[in-house]
Amino acid sequence: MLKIATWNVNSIKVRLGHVLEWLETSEADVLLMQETKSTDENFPRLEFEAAGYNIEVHGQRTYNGVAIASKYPLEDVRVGLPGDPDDDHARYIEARVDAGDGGARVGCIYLPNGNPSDGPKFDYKLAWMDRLEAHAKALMTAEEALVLGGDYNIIPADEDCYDPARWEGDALTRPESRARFRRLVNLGFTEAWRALHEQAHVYSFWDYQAGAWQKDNGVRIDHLLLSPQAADRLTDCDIDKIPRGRPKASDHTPVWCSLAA
DNA sequence: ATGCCGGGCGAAGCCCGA
Repeated sequence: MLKIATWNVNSIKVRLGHVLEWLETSEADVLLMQETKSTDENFPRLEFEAAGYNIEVHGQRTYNGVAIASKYPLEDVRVGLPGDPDDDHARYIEARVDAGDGGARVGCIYLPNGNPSDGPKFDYKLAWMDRLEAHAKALMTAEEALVLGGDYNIIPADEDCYDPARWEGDALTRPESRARFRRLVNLGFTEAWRALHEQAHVYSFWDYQAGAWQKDNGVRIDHLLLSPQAADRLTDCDIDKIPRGRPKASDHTPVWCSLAA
């Protein structure tokens, strides 16, 4: 069994205690983290290693930053999304989790928000998604267990947000964004949570403002996409809302899936 | 409500997030 989770931690410095505690209680084997807001030098590697995790990071000062923690060795680590040498945002890292036949390749994604749309940020989001599709297509040719998890900043369907009217025209729901997300999934991926759950209005992010958490005004934007070889092994997937309710919480909460060995 | 909160940076107030 391989338990893989994704969590936009919104600063690893502030959230380190929450993350280490969640790793202990969830017993996740692999955690994909986004918005670490930490340089490689400042990342609290020793704390993860002391907790029994290998750690690989792609950091950046102030913004973005992604990292992979894994109980199993991480091999063949690749940093940055191919396709644009001028892109200096730290939004992608991937590695192979060496757990023998029960292993998998994992990609950790912090997809650009893209607001305001239209504008340069929206253009960057769409271009980044085009690059992600190209990279995912290349990865798919390996025909191995692959999990592309992260903060996709995409609300896949209206039922994945609390108020579709409020989100109309937003970069998270724009037809151009959703079409690209569908194109990605249609390469052969299974969106793990939706594959196992039919409920509407289940979320992974709640804004800090306006009592969004208390009113359950959220959106489901953190996703785990599984290649056919990973989907064959999918036994369970869920969103753990507990961390979001804690004091000094990230505005996102962990999403996890379990793959049979 | 295209920023009400929260984090980074850096030491006041702006940039950014979704």
